[in-house]
This record gives sequence, C-alpha cells and structure tokens, in this order.
Amino acid sequence: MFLPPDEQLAIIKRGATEILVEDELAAKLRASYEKNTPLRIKAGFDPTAPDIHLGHTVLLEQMRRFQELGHHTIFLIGDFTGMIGDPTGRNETRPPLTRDEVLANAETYKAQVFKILDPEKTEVVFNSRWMNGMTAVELIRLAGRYTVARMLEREDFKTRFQSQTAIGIHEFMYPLIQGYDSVVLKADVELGGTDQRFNLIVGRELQKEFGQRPQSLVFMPLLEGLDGVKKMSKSLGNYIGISEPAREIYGKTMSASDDLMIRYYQLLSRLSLSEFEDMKRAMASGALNPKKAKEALALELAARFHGEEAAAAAKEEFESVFAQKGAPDDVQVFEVSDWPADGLWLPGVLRETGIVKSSGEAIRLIKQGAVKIDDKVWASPDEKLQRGSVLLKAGKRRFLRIAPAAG
RNA sequence: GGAGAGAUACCCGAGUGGCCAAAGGGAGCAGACUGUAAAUCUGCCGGCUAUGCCUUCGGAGGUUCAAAUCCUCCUCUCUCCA
Repeated sequence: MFLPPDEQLAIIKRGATEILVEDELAAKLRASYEKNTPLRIKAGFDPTAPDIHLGHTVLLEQMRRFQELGHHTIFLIGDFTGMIGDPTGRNETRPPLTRDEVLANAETYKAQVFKILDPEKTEVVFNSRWMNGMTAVELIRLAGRYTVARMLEREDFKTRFQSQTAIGIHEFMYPLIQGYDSVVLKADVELGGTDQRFNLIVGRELQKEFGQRPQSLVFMPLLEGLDGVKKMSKSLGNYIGISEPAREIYGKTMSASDDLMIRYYQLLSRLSLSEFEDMKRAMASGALNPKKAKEALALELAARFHGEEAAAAAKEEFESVFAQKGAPDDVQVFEVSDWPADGLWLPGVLRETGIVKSSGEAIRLIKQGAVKIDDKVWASPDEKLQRGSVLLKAGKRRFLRIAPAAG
C-alpha cells in the first residue's frame, strides 16, 4: 500500500526547508509502513485570508503529497485562535476577528483549498470544537504547562520584550492553543511555514507534557512574490491568486524573472524531483530556453486551477497578445451613448473606465507614446477621437474597446 | 510619575519663513532593447479638460503680505530615568 519509507521521505523533503527531527520522522514512516497504518498529518490555517494565493499553496502542495502517500491529513481551521489574533511576524498586535468574520473566512477558505487537496482524504476540523468548551480552570492549567522564559525564546517576543513594546498576555495563549490542538488531534506530523517554527515546537513540548510522542515538524519556505524579494502577499500586490482567471495566472507567471521561475518550479510544480533536476541542467547548459520552461510552468499552474482547456486557451491568448501584438478575446467595452460632435477627449475616457487612475496619468501615458488606437500611436492628449469603433491599448497590457452605443 | 526625541507623498528620507506640489533613494508606471525575463538607458511619478486653479507635510487653532518651517493646545510613536 505505502511506498517504501525512504522513497516517501525523499518526496516529503522536496522544497522543505527543515525537518525536525528527520530521523524521528523516518522512524515514524518505517513504523507506519510496517504496520500499514497511516500517519496523522496536521496543518493549521488562520481564517484571516479568504483569498488563497500561490504562497499558501506551497504548504497545501506538501499536504497533498502526504495525501498521495496515503497518510491521513487534518486541515485545521483556527477559528478559535483567529479570534485571539496571531502576533507572528508582527511588531504590533493584530486585531482579533469577530466570530462571524472568522466563520465566513473559513468557508471561503475551505471552498478554495479543494482545488489542491483531495476532499475525500481531508479531515476538516475547527479548533473551536474543543476550545469553546474549555473552562477557565482548564485553560489556566494548560498555561501552567509552559513558562514565560520559554515563551520569550521566541524571537518576536524577545525583541518586543527587550524593546519594551507591548506584548499582550493573550498573545502567549496563541502558541499554547495551537500546540494544544496537536495534543487533541494526536498529530504525528505537523506542517507549517518557517514563520510558524516556534508555534509548532510548542506543540511538540505540550504533547510530551501530555504523554504523547511529539509530532515531527516539516517546515516549508515562504514563497517569494512576483517582485522576487518579498514574500507573496495580497497587501503587497505581488501575488498570484488561485481564484484569478486562467489568463491572469498564466500572464503573471510569465512575468516572473528566470530565477523566480526556478523557485516556483521547485515549490509549486508537480514535476518529479528528477524531472526538475533535469530541467535545471538543461537550462544551465543552454539546451532549454528558459522561456519554454516558464511557459510550461505557467500552463501547469493555470491548468491546476482552471483545467487543461482553459489553460491552453490562456496560453494561446497570451501568445497572440504579446508575441503577435494582438488583442485579448474579451476586451472591456466602453459604450458611448452620445458622442460629442467634436470628438471624445481620451484622457477622460481612460479615467472613467478605470484603465488609469486619473486623467493626469492618461495624459502622461499619451505623451510617452504608450497609448495606441487601432495600432497607431496616439500622440496628443488634446486630440479628439472621432465617432467610430476603435481598439485602444495603453501600455503593454491594458486594453479598451470604445464604440458608440448600439441603438 | 519624571526627562527628552520625533510624526513629511506608497515606503525610506531631506527640507527650520517666500525660489516648495516639497531634494535624494526605493517601489511603481511608460518608452527603447527583449522572452510581458534579467541587466541597461530614458522619461514620468497629488488632483483638475490645466500656461491657471484646488488639496497636501500627524490633528485643531493662531502669528504673518506669505508657514512643512514660528507660537498654542491635542493625538500618537520612540528613547532614557523611577
């Protein structure tokens, strides 16, 4: 049923930054193999990000690999913890969410992750299930199993403590509860981003406290965003969302730098390890054009979230738009109901349609020769557009069809 | 509780009465070159049908012909002491 333990381990190690403790995990895999019993794999998710992007999928892909290896995966939604607010990676306290917000987010989360995970093999749990029923006494006793000194081992807490920045006492509860989740779920393995290092370790410690065998930890890196430097996040605008249209996923992937593309291959592609290594070698030797490799990745990602057909269409459209300087299939149409006799003032139109933020920006673009009407550069901001149906192109990727309203 | 320092456009950061819609850098956008890659060069980078007008330098008042700059109060942040 199961693959041999060492083969499993090789698959698990792909892209992981660290496995804590590797020998321990190997032993668990061996035991599982011999007894033909799946391991319990836990991964926790904060219900604060309703829109999943590729950065989140690094972890989900790892989870999926465990599923394919036949293990039992538990998708934990931290609805209870979300109401506390996770201090991780912040130098400020994060505002807690309300119960309704948390629940609504959790639902959209669930709807999206099954584009990657197999719903049949995923157990979805909410930690409010056991946390809501916990009494104050029980909670305080739980807190008694950990110490302030150990809490301060966490880099973020330490820095804040030393610099006299506020640390809410409730913030100590977060790792504690997250760790307790592992106790309740009897997790054999927990997956997490490197930023969750401390929290997952607390899980190990608490499991020991409760007489369980401590979970092994598999850490996944934080995926860089399209800028290639900062981590992918919605607020930085450097993300590829999995709910975006196929053409966006394809196009954004194509805009990634070569270095970043290799990184994305490693963390996101489902190519086998050996295929990945072969590809890297081919690119280094010049046998494979990096652009070709990038096309394959863009296609793979678009297909993952929208199917082969939509992905192929996205690729085709991309090529016609950029390689052959054509236009996309469905361009936003701006219908002009009463076209002025002396013509339309273009900057105003561009602003109204939201193609640019202000008419000032439109004027700038026109002056820079970035605006084309039916493939001809529109050189003057003041020139009026005469009645007719035209295709406008602003910069490389903004299109607009302007036409008199029908009837 | 006491003593200081600070808050400038998306971010960092100069500016201590007019020449300031505010230096410089980063990010971003655009053009050239390309593979919507990188690197490089160039231009733009508050708003407004604009040789002008309007709104901006934490907030509210005030002084002045004129304030990011001076005064008063307020809010917030940081550093040090207890």
